[in-house]
Amino acid sequence: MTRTFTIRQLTKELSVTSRTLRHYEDEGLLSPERRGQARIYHGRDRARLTLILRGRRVGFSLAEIREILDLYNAEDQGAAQLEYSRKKFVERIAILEKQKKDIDESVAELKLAVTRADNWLDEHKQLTHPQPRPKMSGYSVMPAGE
Amino acid sequence: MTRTFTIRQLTKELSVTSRTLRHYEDEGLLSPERRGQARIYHGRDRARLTLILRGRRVGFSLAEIREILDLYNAEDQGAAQLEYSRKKFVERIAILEKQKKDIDESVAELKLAVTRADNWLDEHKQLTHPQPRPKMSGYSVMPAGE
DNA sequence: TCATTCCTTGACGTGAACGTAAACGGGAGA
DNA sequence: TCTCCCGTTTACGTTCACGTCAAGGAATGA
Repeated sequence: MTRTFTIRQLTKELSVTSRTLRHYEDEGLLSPERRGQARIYHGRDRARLTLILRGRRVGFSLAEIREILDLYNAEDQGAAQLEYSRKKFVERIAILEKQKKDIDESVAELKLAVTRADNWLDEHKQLTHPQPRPKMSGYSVMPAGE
Repeated sequence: MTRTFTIRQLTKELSVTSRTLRHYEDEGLLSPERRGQARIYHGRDRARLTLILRGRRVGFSLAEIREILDLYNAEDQGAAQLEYSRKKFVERIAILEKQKKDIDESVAELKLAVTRADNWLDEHKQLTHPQPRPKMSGYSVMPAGE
């Protein structure tokens, strides 16, 4: 069950443009098989692509993503290389954890704003909006300690 | 105790360049007081700036950050505007939560890679590295279940 | 007074990540 | 055979977030 994909299939499935896929190929992030000129993407290409897209969503540059992928697919290298990879991975993890903290703080701030908006709207409701707004669930004020 | 800051102070404190601060001003994200030509940043400018920088770290564009800040500092507007702001905030929260999931998945993957590296290194240790690597704490394999 | 330092306003440059034609090939169906 | 449709390469264009001069003003210390 070694499925293959055309470029069009992948673009639709993962909501990217073909230009983007070719760009990633130019950057060395993908290297699909060629049937003549046409690209044939295999399961592992698709897997790599989802990793790339997720990396992009969490704010990595293509260069960073490429580095990670390169380190990832280099289990055949010596102990020195592997130790280096390990170090890089740990660094990345630290960066991501920091980013999570930033996100938590942003979320806390936004939830606070939502709560404030709710309070204001409750106070000043002059029956402008007879429909009850969906009661906020989980938007309690939690001081962003630390 | 209404402290003020010169541009240089802020750049050092928050590790940004003056060009960046002026750029944010051009983009309408900051509007420090002017003493003659010179900029004088107040506490609220500093606060806005930290919000901007955090927004940047979590991947927002300057346009998105500006929108949020604009909605934020608009409690004086009518109920309609406030409801709109609330909606936007809730949307942003959803985006951030999604991003957190992406980060969690990336972290899980990286931790897995670290563990695999550790295992490989333990297996193949030919006394190439007599020093024991710091034992991984918290890098257990946790299936990235949904 | 002079040099240094910090600040200012332009304004052009840059790197990343694609977008957007333009021009061509190849197979499939009418 | 003709026309779509999908795919390809080449190459210039664009947006964002600043970087990097250039040229000048104001204050400060020697």
